[in-house]
Amino acid sequence: MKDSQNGPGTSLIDYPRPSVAVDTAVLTVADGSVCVLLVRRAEDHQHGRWALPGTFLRERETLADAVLRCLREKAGISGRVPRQLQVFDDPARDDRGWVLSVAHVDVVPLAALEEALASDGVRLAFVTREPELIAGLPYGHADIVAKAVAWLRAAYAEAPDPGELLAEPFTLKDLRELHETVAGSMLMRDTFRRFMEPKLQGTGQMSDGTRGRPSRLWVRDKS
Amino acid sequence: MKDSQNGPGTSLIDYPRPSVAVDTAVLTVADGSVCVLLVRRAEDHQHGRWALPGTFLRERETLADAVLRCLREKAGISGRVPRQLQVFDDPARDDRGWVLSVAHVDVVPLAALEEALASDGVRLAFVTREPELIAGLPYGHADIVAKAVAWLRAAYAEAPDPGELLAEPFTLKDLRELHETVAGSMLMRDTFRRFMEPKLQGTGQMSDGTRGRPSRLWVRDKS
DNA sequence: TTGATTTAGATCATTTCTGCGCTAATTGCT
DNA sequence: AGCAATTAGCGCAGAAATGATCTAAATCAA
Repeated sequence: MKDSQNGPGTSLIDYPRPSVAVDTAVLTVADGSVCVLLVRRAEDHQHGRWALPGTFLRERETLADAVLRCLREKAGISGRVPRQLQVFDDPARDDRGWVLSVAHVDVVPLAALEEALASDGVRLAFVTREPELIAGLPYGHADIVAKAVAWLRAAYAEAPDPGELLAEPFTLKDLRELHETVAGSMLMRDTFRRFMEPKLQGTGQMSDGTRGRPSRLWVRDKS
Repeated sequence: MKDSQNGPGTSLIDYPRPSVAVDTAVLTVADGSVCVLLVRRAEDHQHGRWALPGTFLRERETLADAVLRCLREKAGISGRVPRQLQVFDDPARDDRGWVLSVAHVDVVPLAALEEALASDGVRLAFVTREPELIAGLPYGHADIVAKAVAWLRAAYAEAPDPGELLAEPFTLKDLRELHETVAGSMLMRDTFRRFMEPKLQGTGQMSDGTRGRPSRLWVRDKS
């Protein structure tokens, strides 16, 4: 790859360089709905508005590291596995200059967010129940949320709780309700069971203390 | 998104910035195999080696524009619809400095490459038949090729010839042979027909001059 | 204690899908 | 002209998946 005509011995790369930012949609499930984490902007630019947590890349920092640092610094949470979604490159996207933003998604269980949510600089937004809030986010963050949710749906259609939102062990009913929340629609009980059971690892245990007949308990397949 | 503590009135963004490059895997089908376009590096760095065409981003240029410019300048071809695959951010990936590379894929029919292939600075590599050539590409380009081919396979499993490789009109047999090449395996004739027919638009015409019984001719659905 | 309610897990009939095989239509060879 | 080879398109039987039904096992309310 790389440039066209650089003089002999050119080791530094003297081309114009964009600022590179990472923006992250932290998704979780709360109250039977998919939620995204927002932070109130502490910076001068768009000060006080709710937005996705984001930061500029530091020297030689990898994108995943920048995402995790940003979540720690701006939201006070510890990220899990940031995944790239897309690079947004609209030159007019940010009026401060030429900025490329690499959108990411990360899935974090609600329990790991509770502490951070005590701060009034951090909140959750219900993705489907608060469409106007999401649509009003600055910097085209609404597109990122949409991409993130689409990614989440695709991931949950493939495997049992790939975001590790459920505490182990769990019943197939727990798992199905989570997947229904993510999918936004009812899932057929038998079809779901037939698809997921072979992808799970059974513990010998049964649920109890719950209403109705006890159910087998499962954990995500570690293999 | 964006930085943490910038002084009042800061409109320029004074953080360290990486060089940003785009690298593109131009895929096509030739000789019944999936191929990727390589160019001989004209630059000092890795001079003369085969590599994917790539370039550094110019001021305020979008990624797609950079890809199309790069294909025009380095390979002498006109790209179609560049799609982002992934950002490669390994700090040690390029020994010239801190470089982020945004990998892209574009699908171009062989006919649109023939002219460029006359040059000895441009060639095709058979993705499956020349594994050692692909594996030996510099800058981790082998990973990009792998991602590009995976993307191509996924796209061709969903829709009839999404890369628009076939000249219209075509028969279902033409289409199936193309999809078999991309998939790298035989596809069941009837299953393929049942899946693709509703996604195609029929012309009233029939193929003729060909061996065997004439077949209906189709075009990709424009709706 | 007893019956209503809830949920789990298995069985079963029905629908849907898959892949084989038959017939039709054409070219090319003798 | 006639036969072999090739390909298209459709019908059909077997396979697989689906969604409903039935029974079992527990809690909760009276």
